[in-house]
Amino acid sequence: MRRLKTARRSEIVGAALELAAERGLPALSMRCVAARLGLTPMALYGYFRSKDDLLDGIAAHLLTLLPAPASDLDPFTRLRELAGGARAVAREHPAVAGLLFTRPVASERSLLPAERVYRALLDAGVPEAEVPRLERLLSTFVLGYVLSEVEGRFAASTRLARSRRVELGPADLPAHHRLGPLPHHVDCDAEFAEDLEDLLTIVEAAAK
Amino acid sequence: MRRLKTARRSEIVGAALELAAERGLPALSMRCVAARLGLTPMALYGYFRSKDDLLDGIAAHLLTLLPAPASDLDPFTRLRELAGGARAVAREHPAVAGLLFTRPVASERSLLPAERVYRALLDAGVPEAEVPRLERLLSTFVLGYVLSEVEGRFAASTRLARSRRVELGPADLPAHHRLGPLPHHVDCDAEFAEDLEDLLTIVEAAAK
DNA sequence: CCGGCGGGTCTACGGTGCAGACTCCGCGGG
DNA sequence: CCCGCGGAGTCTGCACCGTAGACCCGCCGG
Repeated sequence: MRRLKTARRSEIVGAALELAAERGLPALSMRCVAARLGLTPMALYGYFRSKDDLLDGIAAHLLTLLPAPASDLDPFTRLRELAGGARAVAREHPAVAGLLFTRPVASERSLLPAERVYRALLDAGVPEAEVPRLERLLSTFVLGYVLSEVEGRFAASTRLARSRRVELGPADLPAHHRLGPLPHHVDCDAEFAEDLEDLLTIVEAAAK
Repeated sequence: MRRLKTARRSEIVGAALELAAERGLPALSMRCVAARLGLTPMALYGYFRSKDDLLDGIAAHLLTLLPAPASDLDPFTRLRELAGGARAVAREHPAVAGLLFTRPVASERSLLPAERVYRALLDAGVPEAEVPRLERLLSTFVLGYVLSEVEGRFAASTRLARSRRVELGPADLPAHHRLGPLPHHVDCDAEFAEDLEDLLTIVEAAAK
């Protein structure tokens, strides 16, 4: 089988998304995806060359869920919408969000989200030479932020900082001590918006 | 075995780092780590509760490799050093860099890197209320950037953008087309430095 | 002497991704 | 009408995985 079938690809990706949401990405296996569809594991190999290929397919699917802001909007509004949309997608599919980092874009369609950011930056007046770098800066931050959020990186460090420290005392962590107890939960909504505004000042400065 | 042994923990982590570097993180197994040390797989379970526990140990080890800039340096210099150090660590251990995102800090020692950033921000004059947010902003960007770099996210998208596009023409990607062909390789050294300077303007602004 | 304990071992179970060879069915052309 | 063929799906089997549970041995304090 050189050429892959396409008919049921999206159906398979959908089943994989469900399973990952229910039992976690590590528990996702070809066997259980197949079982959910009433197929044998080997049937999937007509649609995807390997498990890795299926994971790529999931990542590509996530990219198609990103919003495409109307092009008559203010470019900064569009950037905010793109960032918020990316965050929303990751929060809807937390189990597979990590794939966006680890499975570098495979299909040409994956260029579309970057294209939208390019357009917004150009429309904002950013010089052409700076556009690709700022796109990478913004997408990297957004990706990193939402991944930290869904993987619990922020939550883990605040929990740790609040816990009774046995190994390290205030003398070892003077700044932590001086800042006092952190709030239980970081308000990710507000913080994301604030961070984004700060980053948009960079864009503004580049646009002069 | 309730309490874990500690004597050979770092030796085991070292072997795991070697294996991951040679054959990739997905190929890392308890069996092959044990084999490298001339042990049976089950011997490792005296030192780590599970494979996940071992991966946490690897992530924690990476954190210990981060630099601790001399505290009499200019706070911005310290931030640059911390960021560059993190990038250096990730580039030295590309196969396991992803663990920094997916294995949220486990031990108290993991607070030390954040502590250094806190101190630099405070010394720079950032108000206390803003320090934790800016620390998260900076660390998230740095982590995201180096992960994108070592996982090939940047390289993949530029390669894709340069390739003969069959599915999408210039009409679908006007901004890509207008920006013309990208360079073959992003100069990550220069770009990282530039991005960092841009982010430090945010810190500067917060310090007023 | 002896009991525990830290080090390491062996066996076994249920799971994994996937190669290779196979069966079945619908359909278009001679 | 039959034939062949290609797509869809199946079956078997292999090599490997994480790890539970039982075990063995040498040292060391009482």
